[in-house]
Formats: sequence, structure tokens, C-alpha cells
Amino acid sequence: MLTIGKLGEAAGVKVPTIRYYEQIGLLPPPDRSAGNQRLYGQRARDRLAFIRHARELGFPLEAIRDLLSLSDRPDQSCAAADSIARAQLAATRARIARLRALEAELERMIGQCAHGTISDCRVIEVLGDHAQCRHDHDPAVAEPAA
Amino acid sequence: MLTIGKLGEAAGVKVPTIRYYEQIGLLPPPDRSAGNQRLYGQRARDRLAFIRHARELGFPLEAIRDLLSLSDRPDQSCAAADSIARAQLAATRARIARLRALEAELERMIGQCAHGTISDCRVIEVLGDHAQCRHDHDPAVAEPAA
DNA sequence: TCTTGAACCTATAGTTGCTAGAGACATTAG
DNA sequence: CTAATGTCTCTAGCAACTATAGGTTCAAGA
Ligand SMILES: [Zn+2]
Ligand SMILES: [Zn+2]
Ligand SMILES: [Zn+2]
Ligand SMILES: [Zn+2]
Repeated sequence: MLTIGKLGEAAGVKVPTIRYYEQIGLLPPPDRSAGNQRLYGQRARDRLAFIRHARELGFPLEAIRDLLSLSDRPDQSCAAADSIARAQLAATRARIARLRALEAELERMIGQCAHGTISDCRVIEVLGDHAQCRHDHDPAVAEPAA
Repeated sequence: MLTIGKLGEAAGVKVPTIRYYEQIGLLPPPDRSAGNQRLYGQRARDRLAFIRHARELGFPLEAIRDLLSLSDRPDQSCAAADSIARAQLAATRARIARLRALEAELERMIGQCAHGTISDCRVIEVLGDHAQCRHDHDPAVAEPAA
């Protein structure tokens, strides 16, 4: 049996994150020691590793919740799981495409700047004049800040 | 003079977002009508367009704040502005690289699945077994959920 | 056995960049 | 003049954690 700290170390997940996952029902409430401390077994370790890996691949927690409940029914068709994964792939590709457009514009404006004063700075100028841009203009698709 | 709704329309920014930018000090408090409604002029419009464009390019609001205060000092060197832009470019490239690794793994696992039952599903299997992955293992670099 | 220090507990608030709602006031078109 | 739309403030919510405060439990050394 592992304490929460050991579990976190084993799975590469921070302790508060594990408690958070329990709170939102992604991990079941574990057994407790006589002194009320959480104790985890192999099952919890596997489940947490699954969550961790899915998060690394960018799956939202809600999708992971669905994947976990699917993985508890091994005899059913995996069509639902595959379609969640395909949606994640599509989202990933869309983000790559968008980021490439942003990369190109950033490169262009940095490359064109003569590095003089602010009043001549191509970076500032391009940001202020949005007219000839080709990239996405829907704020709902805006990148999360770096 | 524009009301907040007209300004939002003109700049492609939602009304609550404009009020939010004012609240965090990114836009100065505008004049008000006799009935206490916000009225904006050309300056505010330009400033908001600048913010909007920078956000589309993924700059964090804090970076935009710095860029705006730089653009208020036109005689200074643009080195600081350029370095903010270069940092944004670097962050964008890092995200593209990471997303490409994720894309590859998602493609691989989807492509290898025979689409039978969950117990044979390659998607579920790969998520559960994290051992032979090459992608980033630092949760601090994890992708924001799609 | 006692003590110290690390790890653990709960609960709450903060992060980023907005978005949505409630309930009240202002403006404008017909 | 009235009805509809727009605006006001304030509060709370989203994802997915992270951090802090104030307290308890556990393991190891003296
Ligand atoms: Zn420059
Ligand atoms: Zn642009
Ligand atoms: Zn499958
Ligand atoms: Zn992997």
C-alpha cells in the first residue's frame, strides 16, 4: 500500500492533483489508515497512470472520465473509445494548424523589424494594424496564453 | 463617440471582455455619458484593436500590457518589444513541437486499433501503458485541454 | 521513550482570460 | 409614451490545477 506521496512519486503526479482528482470523482476514495491518511493499491496506481498519460496527450478530464468508464466494460465495442481518440486527434491537428499560422506571422514581423525605435518597430506596427492578416479571427479559437 | 456595444462590434471583442480589460487596467476608464454609460473615442478603438490582435497571436495579457506601455514611448528602442515577440515565437514553436509529438502518438494508437472490444483496444491499452513513450513527461508542459 | 521534522489532513482562495447571469437603469424607435 | 434593446454593477462559473493556512500523524534518531 502506498501513501499519497509515494503514489504521486510513482505516477509522476503532484499530491494536490491526486486529491483534486478524487474530489471530482476521477479517482475513487481510497482506504484510509488508522490515522485517516489515504492508502492506495495497485488498482489506483494503474488508474492514475492512465489519467496521467491521457492528460499528457491533451485529453480533457471529461473525455478521460469517459475513457475510464469504457475501460471498465472490457467486452463492449471500442468504437466509443476510438471516437474520443479521433476527436482528440482532430483537435490536436486544428491547434497545430492554427499555431503554424501564428508562427508565420510572428516570424514575419520579427524578421521585418529594423530594430530602431518603437515608432518604427514592425512588431508594434503589425499588432496595431490588423487589416492584412489571414489568421483566424474568431476569439473563441484563440490560443490559451503561453 | 462609441458606446461599448459599438466599440465591441468595431473591434470584434465582446462587451464583457471590454469591461474586463478595463477592470484589469488594460484599457483606461473611458468617459461616461450623462446616464453613466461608457463612451469611447478613436484612441480606445486603436488600443483595443491592438490588444485583440496580440491576443489572436497568443500573447498573454501581461505581455500585451508591456507592449502597450512600450508603444506609448515611441522614441525608445524597440529591443524590449522585439524580445517579447521573440519569446512568444519561441513559446509558439515549443507548443507546435509538443503537439506534433502528441499527434504522432494519437495517430499511431488509432491506426493500430483493430476496432474490436475494449479489452483489445489499442487506444485503451496505450493509455494504460506509458512505458515506451517519447513525449514530454513534465506535467507543467501539459497541453491545455482541447 | 521522547522529540523533531517530514508528510499528511481539510478547507479555502488564487491562477488565466474570459463568459454568463441577476436585477436595475438608460436610450432609442415607433 | 411605451416597449425593446442596450447598458450598468456585481457575482459566480469555466478548466485544471496550484498554493496557502492551520492543524494532525507518522517514522526515525537521541
Ligand atoms: Zn522592433
Ligand atoms: Zn494577424
Ligand atoms: Zn479501439
Ligand atoms: Zn505517450
